[in-house]
Amino acid sequence: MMTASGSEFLYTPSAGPRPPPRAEAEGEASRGSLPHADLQGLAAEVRIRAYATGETLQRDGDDAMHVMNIRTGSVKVYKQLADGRRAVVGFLFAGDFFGLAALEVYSSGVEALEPVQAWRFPRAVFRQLVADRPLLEAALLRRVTRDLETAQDQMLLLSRKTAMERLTSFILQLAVREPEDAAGHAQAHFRMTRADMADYLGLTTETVSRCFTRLRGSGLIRLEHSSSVVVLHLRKLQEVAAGGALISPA
Amino acid sequence: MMTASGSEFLYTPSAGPRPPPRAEAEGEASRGSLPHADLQGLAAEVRIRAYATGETLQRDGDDAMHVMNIRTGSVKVYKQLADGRRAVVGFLFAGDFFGLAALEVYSSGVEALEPVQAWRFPRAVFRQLVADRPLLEAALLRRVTRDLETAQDQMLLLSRKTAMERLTSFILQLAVREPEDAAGHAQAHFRMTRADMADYLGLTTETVSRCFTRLRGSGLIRLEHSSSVVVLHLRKLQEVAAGGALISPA
DNA sequence: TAGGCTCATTGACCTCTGTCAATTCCTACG
DNA sequence: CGTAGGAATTGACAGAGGTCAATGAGCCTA
Repeated sequence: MMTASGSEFLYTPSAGPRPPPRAEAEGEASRGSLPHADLQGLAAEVRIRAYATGETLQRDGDDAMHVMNIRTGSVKVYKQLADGRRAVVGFLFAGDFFGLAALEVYSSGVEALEPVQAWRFPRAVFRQLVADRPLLEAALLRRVTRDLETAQDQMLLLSRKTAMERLTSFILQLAVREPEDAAGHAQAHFRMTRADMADYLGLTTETVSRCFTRLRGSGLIRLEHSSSVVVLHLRKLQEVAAGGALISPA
Repeated sequence: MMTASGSEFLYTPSAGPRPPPRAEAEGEASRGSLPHADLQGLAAEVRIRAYATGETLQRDGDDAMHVMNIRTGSVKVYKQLADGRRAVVGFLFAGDFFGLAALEVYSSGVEALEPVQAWRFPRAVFRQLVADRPLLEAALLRRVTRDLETAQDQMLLLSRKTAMERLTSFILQLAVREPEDAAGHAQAHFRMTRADMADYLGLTTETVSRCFTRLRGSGLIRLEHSSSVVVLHLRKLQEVAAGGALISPA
């Protein structure tokens, strides 16, 4: 079965804007449609593994031996061309799966953005577990379908949005995952570098940096550290992300 | 269930390069992992509908009432921003599904590129059909997973490839779906306009046109009509697509 | 506290691709 | 067969974002 080409994982970008824009107790609970009982069953079958920041969880080109599920932490999923040009195709968080390849070989790499704990299922075991659990299979189908939709949104972003629109869209994607700060402002914490953001948005680190500077200069955001922003003007930022507002170049 | 955001369909870009690069009897047979018996069961439950070239099969923003399966012909799936900027997120062919939304509303439009015949399942009916057929559900999961992988390849293309690399990648995507010509050359027939190609590749019609001209000038392809190319130098074209070769600007 | 990193920011310049504007080419239709 | 209108091609020009390079800001270790 499974022929060739393409990348490999089942579980992808969860950074997509989700409508209940408030943080829940646990990432998984909010985003997961996986029946809890089924997850328990799965947990009994696997060992948990820990990875340090920067460590590789899956290497592009390796045999697709395992399906993994992130318990804590976050990772980036990336693809690259022979000459090193790179694209981050998604960031994954607690509850997300990856490694469910359509092929025999992974076609993307996965790397920890921070300390990560993950379940690791041998491929055949995972397949059997899913086959035995109709509810789990249906839930997986829904999640992959949603991931596909998220990927299509990203294709629109990469095809047609300006640098400013891309960055503001990204900030908003992250902000909906997090609780407001004490002052009631949306906020986002970046676990990845400017280079990773650039690779996710189809830009360069310099352009990402310049866009941050312009957003700050316009008073739409405040940069706490380089890895943390507070959204000061949510409505305006949403307009920018949608292509309905410009930010002065100065 | 199903919260919000994202686009909507289960069945997507089948234009992705597949390794057995030869055409089979029927598109569906080659690409489909849907058990034939199950498809028969489905067919009994639906009516077939015909659409003319340019006709809309699914409108962005409409209630997600149906899941559809293409029997003959081809369609484009697209998304757009408020100001009209547009991205084609995939082209679909015989055997492909679309309309399986994660949400209550379609977030992309689908339009016929040529006369199309399609099955139309009411959403609830399709859900039940799938729930009753484990093999079908598993097959759907595989297909959506593969579509997600294809989407990720496209994200790399849109993020990091040059205009020449994008167009050559696209030509090769189509060529693997079609049989060689009498002389043993790979070939591709375009059912879509230059504008649709541009929207799929994140370019403009002018840039697409200029790239065609350069490829022709370099002797890598021959343009029969504007809607049909013969690949004269497959290996070289593959190098260009992978980013490993340049084409003289002249 | 002082290096020595890596990462982020800023500046100057350039280029690829987009924009605007003609033609030219097809195809359908009368 | 001629013509109308969309589609494709080509040209001239401009600009958003990339490239190259320097500087600055954190952060870890000694």
